[in-house]
Amino acid sequence: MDSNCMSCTCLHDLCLSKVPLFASLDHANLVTITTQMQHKSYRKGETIISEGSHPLGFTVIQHGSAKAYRITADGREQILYIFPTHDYFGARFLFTEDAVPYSVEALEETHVCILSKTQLMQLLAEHPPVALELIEAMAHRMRRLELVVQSMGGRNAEMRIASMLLEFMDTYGKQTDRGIEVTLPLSREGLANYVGMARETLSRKLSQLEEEGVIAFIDSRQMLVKDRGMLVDLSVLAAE
Amino acid sequence: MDSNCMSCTCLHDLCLSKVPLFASLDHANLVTITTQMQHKSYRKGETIISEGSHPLGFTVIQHGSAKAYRITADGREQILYIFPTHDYFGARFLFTEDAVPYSVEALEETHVCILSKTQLMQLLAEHPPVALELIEAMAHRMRRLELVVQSMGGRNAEMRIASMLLEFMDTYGKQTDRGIEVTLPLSREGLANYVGMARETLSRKLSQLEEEGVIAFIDSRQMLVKDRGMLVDLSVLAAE
DNA sequence: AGTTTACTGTGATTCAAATCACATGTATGA
DNA sequence: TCATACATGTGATTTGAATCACAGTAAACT
Repeated sequence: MDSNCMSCTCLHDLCLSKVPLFASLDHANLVTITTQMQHKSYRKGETIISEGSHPLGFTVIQHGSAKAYRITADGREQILYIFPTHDYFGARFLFTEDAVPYSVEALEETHVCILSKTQLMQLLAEHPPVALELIEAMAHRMRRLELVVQSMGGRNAEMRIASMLLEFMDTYGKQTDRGIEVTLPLSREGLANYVGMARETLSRKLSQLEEEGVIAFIDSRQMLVKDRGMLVDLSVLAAE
Repeated sequence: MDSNCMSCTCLHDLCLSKVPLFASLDHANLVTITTQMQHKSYRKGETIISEGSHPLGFTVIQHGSAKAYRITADGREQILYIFPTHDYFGARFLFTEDAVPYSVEALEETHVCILSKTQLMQLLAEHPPVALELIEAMAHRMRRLELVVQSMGGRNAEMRIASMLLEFMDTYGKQTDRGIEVTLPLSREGLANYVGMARETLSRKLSQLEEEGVIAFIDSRQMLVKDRGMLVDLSVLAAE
């Protein structure tokens, strides 16, 4: 299970300094906050928070990654967010309901740092610039959700997939000599649950995109984007 | 077209006092801000902001209502938000991009009050409680977007419709002697564009729900919810 | 009031994606 | 190293929703 790790590298590395949200804080403040935080580790597949439970608090992913998902009435797993290293979650539902609206599960060995609700509120009250940063961060997350709603409202599977690939390209893409290389954060099953379609359909459409020369796979998790323009045209970003 | 209306009732009514976001401000501050704001009127069907244009600023709906939508590549209109009276929009995209990501159109005769980006920023910096209120408001909007993503990810049309009806019930529902009466904010075509499906499918499913005794229509815009529990079971909120 | 225009319901048909079924491939762990 | 479970691709079939087509109805305009 999860365990407190006071001997972890959080303080030494000052993990929070890599989180844009806290960019406006000076070193002394960061140290203070880091010591206040609770630190936990999870193995791949372990649950960080369960839907319906009491919120842990504002949680920063110091190392590793996680997915936020919900099991729907028809038994499907709908993935809402992927949180990469240095991303965070929990701010949103500290401000709304008591119960956590979705589960979060570690996708790999993952270390998190948790700030309690009271501590976060105090931080926001004492450091107004952090509140503005949080607003900006939430604005970006809303922007993404709005795009997802648009792509999910679309009729064809191709649009959803193209939009997803563009999103992952922005988050995980690296420019290499062979083109933009993207490490997909999820299995095919996971990708399908992210865009809300059957695994088989996703698989077929990805093969199709590869045949058309839009993308190329190095292996099942490593992808090259050959024709970004075509992806944009297929995606929800395309103008009418 | 739109026109400035300095003679409108904004100052007298102090429209902003009805907006929860500004609950923490005292009367004097509200008056100051109201005078700073730009006031405009739109007739039904008129565009308040166009996708791709420069943001107007933080916009409060003093009277009337509006829809935010985007035309997708396949020519469909995807509705993202419905803004009822005393709701507001524009905070989100003031913090992200330069261009407005969707169009907003008045659904009826509508009066709006606009605060420019600089004015909003100044307000947030000078009145930290307003920033916290804004975070809370954004959290609620994110919560709704997350629910929409979940329902859009679902396979069947019924789930999307049930989720939409519950949402409208919360926003527009009034307890009457005959049950919970809901005035739908959109035509059938609009509802279909809101949940991302064909008008015909929506129409058929609504008739079906009426036959099953879950809802009842007084006229095409007035609806009674007879069995809220059944709607919840059909919706995205249902536990697995 | 009468005409035009937009809105709505319903059947018939088509079609894209889900589901079913299974073979192959790839990790994972005893 | 092998065995077991998990991941992936691909064909065949089914199905739910989109599309097409049209009639009836309500609303808006002159």
